[in-house]
Amino acid sequence: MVSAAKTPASPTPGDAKARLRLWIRMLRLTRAIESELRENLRKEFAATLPRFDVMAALHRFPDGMILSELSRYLMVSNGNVTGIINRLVSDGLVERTLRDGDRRTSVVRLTERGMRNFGSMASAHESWVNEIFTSLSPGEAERLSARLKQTGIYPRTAP
Amino acid sequence: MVSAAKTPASPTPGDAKARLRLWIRMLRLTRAIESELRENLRKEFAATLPRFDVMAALHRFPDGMILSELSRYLMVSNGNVTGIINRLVSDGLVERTLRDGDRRTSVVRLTERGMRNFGSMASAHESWVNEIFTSLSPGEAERLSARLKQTGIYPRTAP
DNA sequence: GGATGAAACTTCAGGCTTGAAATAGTTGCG
DNA sequence: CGCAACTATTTCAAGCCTGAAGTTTCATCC
Repeated sequence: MVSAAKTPASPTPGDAKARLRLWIRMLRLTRAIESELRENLRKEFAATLPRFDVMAALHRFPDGMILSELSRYLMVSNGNVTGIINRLVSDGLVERTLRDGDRRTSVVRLTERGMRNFGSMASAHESWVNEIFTSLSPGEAERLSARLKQTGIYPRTAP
Repeated sequence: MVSAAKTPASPTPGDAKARLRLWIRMLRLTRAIESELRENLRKEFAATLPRFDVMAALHRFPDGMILSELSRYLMVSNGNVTGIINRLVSDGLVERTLRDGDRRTSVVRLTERGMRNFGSMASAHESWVNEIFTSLSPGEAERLSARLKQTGIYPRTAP
């Protein structure tokens, strides 16, 4: 066994365990929250989380994005984005427009209807999240965000 | 309306934004880490994350679990567990045994081969996680875990 | 101009995931 | 006993997701 007592400075197997516990807690918490948000979206808006994510991205970039920007931003594969966008287009929430310069790409953006639709989902979504995290003060939420930033893997928050 | 200026103690729209930012950061970080772990599992063990999760649960309960215990523990649907278990069984990593008392249920557990297989994956997994979180000291990892516990949604860590 | 390679996108197989519906077994109660 | 309610599980359609393979278009270099 490890001399489980007093070697404060050098890395030990116990360090890995502490980090593993953090990861497992984070994963379970994230899944629980995602599951609640998904259920709410489904019941109140007949929407799904991936659709919401795509629409949120397009709302953030009102001039439109090309598909590969979208897939980089959302950290999902190209083929995945194609499918979600196709469904959103056939529901009239997103439109594709050809670009002058480059015939390989098409720009996607929210339609008028897509914007209204997203608007109502977004405010409900914000209040669900606020509800879920009420037991964390806003200050604590900020501090936690900052801590999570220090983790080496930096998913890009902006384009 | 709310006198949007100087009421430091009562909840304001800004509080919701801080919590939303935390949620978005957490979600993106979790996805980035999941994506790296999935890639590693695929490349080094030809395994997937859901299979790993199921095997981890079964490793934790060596006497076996019935499917509904498993799905509660993993926070996924019943139908989902059925499919994953079927694939693990046909790969010889998990076995189903009938129970005496109740003919509705069957107990699943790791086979000998499943245990060896999981053992090697688990230690690699632990070191990947340790690697990802190196920039967080073990103490900080503990503190973060503790903070995340305060969030109202308590996914059960034990049965 | 033509070859070569890179980029954007689509298609596909295989697996994951959910929620709903169907099946089968168990339990409790009058 | 008979049967209603409950529990455990499976099946299914629809959508999500990845990685790999294929198509079309663009850019570059000779």
